[in-house]
Amino acid sequence: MPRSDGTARSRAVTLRDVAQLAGVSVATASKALNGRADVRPDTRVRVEEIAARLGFTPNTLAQAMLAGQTGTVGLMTNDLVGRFSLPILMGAEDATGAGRMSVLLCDARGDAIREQYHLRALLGRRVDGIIVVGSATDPRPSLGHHVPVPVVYAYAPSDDAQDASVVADNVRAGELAVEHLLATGRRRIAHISGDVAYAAAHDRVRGADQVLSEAGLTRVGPVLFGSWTESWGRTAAQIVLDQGGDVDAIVCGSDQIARGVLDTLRDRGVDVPGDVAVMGFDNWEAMVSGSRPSLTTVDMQFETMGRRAAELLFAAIDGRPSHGVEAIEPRLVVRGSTAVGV
Amino acid sequence: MPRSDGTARSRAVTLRDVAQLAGVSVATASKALNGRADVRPDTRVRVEEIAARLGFTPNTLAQAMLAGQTGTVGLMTNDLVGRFSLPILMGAEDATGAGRMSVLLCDARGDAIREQYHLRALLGRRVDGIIVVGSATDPRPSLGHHVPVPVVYAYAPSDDAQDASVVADNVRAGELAVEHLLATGRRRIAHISGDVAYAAAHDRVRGADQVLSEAGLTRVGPVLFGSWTESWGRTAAQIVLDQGGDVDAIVCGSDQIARGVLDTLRDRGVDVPGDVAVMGFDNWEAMVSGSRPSLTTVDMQFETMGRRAAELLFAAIDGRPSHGVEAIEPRLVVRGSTAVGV
DNA sequence: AAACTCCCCGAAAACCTTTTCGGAGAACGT
DNA sequence: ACGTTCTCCGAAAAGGTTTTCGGGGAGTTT
Repeated sequence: MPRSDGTARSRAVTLRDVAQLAGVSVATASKALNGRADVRPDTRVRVEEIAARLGFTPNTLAQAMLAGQTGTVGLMTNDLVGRFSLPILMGAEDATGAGRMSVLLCDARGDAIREQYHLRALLGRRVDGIIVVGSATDPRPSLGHHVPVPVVYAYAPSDDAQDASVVADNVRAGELAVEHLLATGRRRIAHISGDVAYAAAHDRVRGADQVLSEAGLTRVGPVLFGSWTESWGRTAAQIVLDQGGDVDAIVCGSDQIARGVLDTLRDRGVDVPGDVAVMGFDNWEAMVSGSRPSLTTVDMQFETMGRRAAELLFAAIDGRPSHGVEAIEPRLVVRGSTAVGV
Repeated sequence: MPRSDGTARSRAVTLRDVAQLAGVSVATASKALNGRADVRPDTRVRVEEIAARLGFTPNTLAQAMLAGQTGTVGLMTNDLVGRFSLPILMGAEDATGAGRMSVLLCDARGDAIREQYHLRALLGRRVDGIIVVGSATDPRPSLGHHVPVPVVYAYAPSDDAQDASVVADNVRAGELAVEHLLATGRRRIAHISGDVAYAAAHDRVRGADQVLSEAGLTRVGPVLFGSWTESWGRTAAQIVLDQGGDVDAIVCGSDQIARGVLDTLRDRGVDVPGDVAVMGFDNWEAMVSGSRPSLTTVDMQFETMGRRAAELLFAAIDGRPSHGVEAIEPRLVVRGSTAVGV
């Protein structure tokens, strides 16, 4: 097989090649390269030199067959295009990379058939474990217990309580948002949410309302559900203003919605944060930093989620499995849209 | 090792297990399952049934060691967080998934040391080929010719002409933008670009200016370089308006910049697209669909780029290597910000 | 009945590495 | 000189699968 430089692509250099050239057996070569005892110093350096010269790279596959561990984990996502899979994937890649694990990536695109197909592919490659990243925060069907390796679910929890899942704490995120608004002196708070079909939307509302009622307050007007778009944010903000409730803060279901809300407020001559404070969720860099004013938001810590999922997976591989759902603590990020005097 | 359901995690079921239970040799079992000849029909179904019952999954690693092909490609990215790696990765994943290839993902984060480390890891796993996704459109150092498997570079071309690279055609994108503006009757066109350090910015300017001069026109004012942000777009638009050049169209270096430009035009009471047409590049969904009006842009076809890179890699693996840089044709996406009468 | 053909199956090698165990040779003590 | 202890190295097996080749048995022909 020709190489890009025109020379024939030779098969990969093997330990046998090294041993032969060094005039020793493969066993000795192996011991020399792995720092085992029972090798004379000069023999060791000779082998090492030849290995380096030949560019010898041990065949991980062969090692894996011996060890019964491949040092590989499967990462099955269902929504690569979405904004959420990526940071999770980064966190997981980060955690695995540090521990000399490799990541086999596959995207099922929310299709159960494809998921089954990829699952078999991963198992065929003898992955040591699998992380499944869902496409929404709603529980998703478990892969089942017949899977012979540990599985950790991220973002979307498994519907089986025996499985281990890592999710975003949307209730807590809602709490953080309202706690912050109250702390900055807001009292008349409206809530513009996203798609009514998403559990995340309801969880955030629940957390927000909870803190409100603990403070002896009630939300201004009903929660407005729509879609996760700027356009909906603009429309909903008009509704809020037109119902004339004398609002001094608006919690928005996402940064995108918040952007739309800011647009309408600006058009109507409402000062942010002077007259009304606005908050989003997600801490989507491009959204929050580009807005006028910059947007206070709650970061759901997806990267931490991915790292945590990887940690739980490693623990399970190591014989210490976990069960149930673990929530990641979100983080408040204060910017101009709520900061009085900025 | 305990399983999530409490039972001991047994080692994976092997072909020998199947053969034993079926009362045949492993050789026969292999032939039966792989549809080879020389197996009596009833023997074949018996083996198949037992394999299914045991949930037998052939060990791809063992197969790979025989075949010398692992059916795995490495995908080395340098900027997972960026917007560009992801669609490329999707396209590549898409292309490989269809051909029963698996993707080993690793992120070098632009660090040469980490890149070297991951390269060794990939080679140790005997990947059949590697796709390297750069973090900018500027040429990047080649992995070198000592790599024993084919390599294809995506987004950022290799600095070695012998390597195969797939890149975005930013010059053509600039041409498309101005061609469209001219076709819709614009004549006085300004250009607000992004970070002056990026080759992509200059390429787009070159394409745009080229078409302008072919039409006997010249750009209005100098190209304004700044950063790839909305904030810069707002600032630059003020500059353009203040220099009073009677502009009827603004080409923006990215969708984000275009968003900022739209903001300023709106503040100044300039009608888009009535008075001034605005265009961006990238077709970043969240940016173009949320803007008022929706944003005409040029899609760089990153997903196609990823797919194409995978195709070239497969061809190279197959003994048909390619050399040099291949550019992906961008695609004009017309929306409200340039559409007269919308 | 002997020879031949055909169908099915199993033994063994190959892929590459690691580990165990035993053996060869040298150095040492008596 | 002989036995003992070390030091260093190699043979072999293991891991799971595929492929080749040879052999055994049954059926068919002369």
